[in-house]
Amino acid sequence: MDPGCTCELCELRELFVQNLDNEHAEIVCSGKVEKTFRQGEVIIKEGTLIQEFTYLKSGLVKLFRSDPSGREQIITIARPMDYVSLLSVFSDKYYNYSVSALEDSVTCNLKMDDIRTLANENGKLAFNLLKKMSRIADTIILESLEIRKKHLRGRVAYLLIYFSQTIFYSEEFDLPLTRKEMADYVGMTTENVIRTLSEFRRDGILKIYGKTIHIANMDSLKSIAEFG
Amino acid sequence: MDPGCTCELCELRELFVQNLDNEHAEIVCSGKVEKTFRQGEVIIKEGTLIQEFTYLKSGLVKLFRSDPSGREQIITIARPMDYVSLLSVFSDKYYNYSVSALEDSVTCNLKMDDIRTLANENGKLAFNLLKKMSRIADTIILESLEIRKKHLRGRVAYLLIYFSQTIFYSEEFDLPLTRKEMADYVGMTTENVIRTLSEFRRDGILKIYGKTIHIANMDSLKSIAEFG
DNA sequence: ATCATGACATGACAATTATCATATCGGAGT
DNA sequence: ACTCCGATATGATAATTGTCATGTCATGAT
Repeated sequence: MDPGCTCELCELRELFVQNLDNEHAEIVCSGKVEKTFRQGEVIIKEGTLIQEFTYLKSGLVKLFRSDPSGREQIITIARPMDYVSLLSVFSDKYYNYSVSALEDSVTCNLKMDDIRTLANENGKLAFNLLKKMSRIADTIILESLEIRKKHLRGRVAYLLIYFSQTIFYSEEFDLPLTRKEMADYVGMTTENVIRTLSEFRRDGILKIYGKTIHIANMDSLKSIAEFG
Repeated sequence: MDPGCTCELCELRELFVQNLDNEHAEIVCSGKVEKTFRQGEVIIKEGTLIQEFTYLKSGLVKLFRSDPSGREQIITIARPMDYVSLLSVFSDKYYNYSVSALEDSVTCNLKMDDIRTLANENGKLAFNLLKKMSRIADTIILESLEIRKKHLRGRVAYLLIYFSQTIFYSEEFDLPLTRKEMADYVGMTTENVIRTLSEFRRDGILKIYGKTIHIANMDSLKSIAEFG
């Protein structure tokens, strides 16, 4: 059942290995490569040929696009158990976006050709991929609509709540993004992100120690994210 | 090869029927229902149980979400050959969005359970669905980023070019959206959409006869969309 | 230790966009 | 034909957001 893959905690195992017979699992496992990235390193570069199916084992990454004028737009932040290879991989030849490590990260890379071949032969595998992709695309799109309809204060509040509740499970955490990256994520200016954080601090909603954020009044923050 | 499905020009045929043997194709075809909608009618309602896989045969529809305050956000516009059932269908129980007809439209509806079952058994079918979904999700996300980074004039220009080149293949066309819907699509105010259109008219870029738009200077419009 | 650099921070001001008020136009229904 | 109503249209004004200038702070390189 597990010829070569020794990654016990990896969701890939659940997804792929259990859906494959030994022979096919062996194909996937033998082509598997693990890669380690330090914070800030580029994992995937926009415009590059898609050859691998990349999965995040540990760490935290951002997906983003950069336009000619140099400005970055962050599409989403991915944790382990989210696919990194998502947009485009099954429909395009080249990546439409870049990925870089916000924290030290480890990826597991499978050969895209293997995945394509196997998915074509194995409905269960393909269907599982389909479900995953459906959920992820859904999340990104709805999140983007959610952010778009908020004002600046609401956007920053939304982001802080997201980190607190979805990423770090704590009301105190170290921001994995710079103020500029936060701005790139929610579509506003660096200065305005900073100003908004300062406001929240003045209002007693946050305590800020550099990159460390403590949410002192989660209820206020939530009501600002909701509408304010 | 084609037991019950007589829809010769339907892409569903290509996608489903050719990937299925007679027995399975019969399952899909026998459960098939065609529905007709008049302009303005609701095709899918947000929050509703997902039971059908809905495909647009002819017409034009909008996908949108409405927030509690009543404001609509348009996610995208779908033509025939695009899936209408896209977001959520393979990952959720209930629709996260609504769909309504911008023009008189015809949909082809298959039973979601059939699709699920078949996709699970048939890798080729599932993989085709995967590719389709990957492309569509990709398009929506990139389009949304594209719009977000533009100013009002750029957004309106973008939308007009989109209609001209992607939907109607003509420099003169009838807007399928009201000014308010255009605003909901690109995230701005109705008044500002109108104002911007008027500006374009004053600058000789457009001729406007109610809902009929004639793009008199496509080059200017493109450069405004690019940056302006 | 000093310097350079980039992130963080704040204020003043300019540009962009939304809101409100008001008016006209055109089509649906009687 | 008349009336009503929503869509279109425009201006004045307010609110929001971006830009520019400037300064501090922390950090790593020399």
